[in-house]
Amino acid sequence: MTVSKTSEKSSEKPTDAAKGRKDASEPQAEALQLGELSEQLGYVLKRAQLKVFENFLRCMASLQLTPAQFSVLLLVEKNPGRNQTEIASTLGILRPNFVAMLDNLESRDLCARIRSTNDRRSHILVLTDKGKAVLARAKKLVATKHEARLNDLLGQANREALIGMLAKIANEF
Amino acid sequence: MTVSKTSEKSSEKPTDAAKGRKDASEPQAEALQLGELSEQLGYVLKRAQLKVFENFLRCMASLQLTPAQFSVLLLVEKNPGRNQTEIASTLGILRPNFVAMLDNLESRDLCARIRSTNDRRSHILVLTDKGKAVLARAKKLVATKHEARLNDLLGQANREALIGMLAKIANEF
DNA sequence: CGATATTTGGTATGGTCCATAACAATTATC
DNA sequence: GATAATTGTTATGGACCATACCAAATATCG
Repeated sequence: MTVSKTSEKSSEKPTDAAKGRKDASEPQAEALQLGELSEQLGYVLKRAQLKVFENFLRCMASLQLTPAQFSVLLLVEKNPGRNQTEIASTLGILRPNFVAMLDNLESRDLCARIRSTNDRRSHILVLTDKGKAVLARAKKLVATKHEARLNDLLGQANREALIGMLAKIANEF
Repeated sequence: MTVSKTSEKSSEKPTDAAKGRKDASEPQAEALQLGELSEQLGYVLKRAQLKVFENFLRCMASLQLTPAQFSVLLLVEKNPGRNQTEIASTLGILRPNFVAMLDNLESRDLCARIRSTNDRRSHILVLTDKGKAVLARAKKLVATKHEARLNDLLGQANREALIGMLAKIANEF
């Protein structure tokens, strides 16, 4: 379904509307017809997902947390004492790709790898104090600036219904 | 929110269930708690989107069409006589990235670039006969094998409500 | 016990998608 | 007619995803 994060630089300069040239012949380049595309589940899903991620990044700009990083911090906080493989796999991240991600979080002192005493192969993941503090602030930002927007847009009931349907798709489709 | 297309190779071998070792001590490694993650809009949106795309690709395996390619064919069919820039931008594709995509579709004889006589810079996009035929078959596959699954899962009314809400997010978020 | 298989974290690597800069040809602007 | 803007294109780099492979540690089982 395509749909990239194009910066939406439309309407930069008054190309036609302001300059009354060729008045009636070419109004404003006639927008294309989306047609059946606007009914395609995948298309609208992807577009919505991009917008949501975009907004998420803006809300978290002060904390410099991506959606993926936020989800890792959330999961580590909720499941202390787990190792990299467990955290990564439940998030759908492949272990090799999880390494650089953790390197990043660890270098920023948000979480730490601790060699397990039971199984000296595995690294137990823990949030640092700074990590906990940052996550707490992140949660507030997400709740007030991000998720709150859904309520404004859809209303509480619809918001919950939407999340529920998406979860159902994610699990049973 | 992470969430990749991991091949879900779970339950490959009967690691624990079959071999009755350490019976009650370690049941089955206790699944992690998702916690607030399952309420995060971005997380559930991304997971759903991946599942939908995955299913889309399976349904279209016989035609070898990706979601992006399908959307291009749909849009070209609905808007004949448009050039690359117009088609690409309405789909959120940057012009440079659209070139290789069109090269692919054109090499498969699904669509064609035609030099415009009005503006000899631009390429008018058209579906070939084969392209029209493939698109027609693609539409049927999507309708019967892909979109129909949503009705089975959510019901007609919920399906429409979902699409509507996603469209609203895509446009107004 | 000891040989073999499995698991864990990690590296290397390639693919795909997305984004920016730059360019030639053509057209628009003034 | 000189300058600016547009179109398709190439080149290129980044982010993300996926696979193969490796060493260390552990599990398995003869």
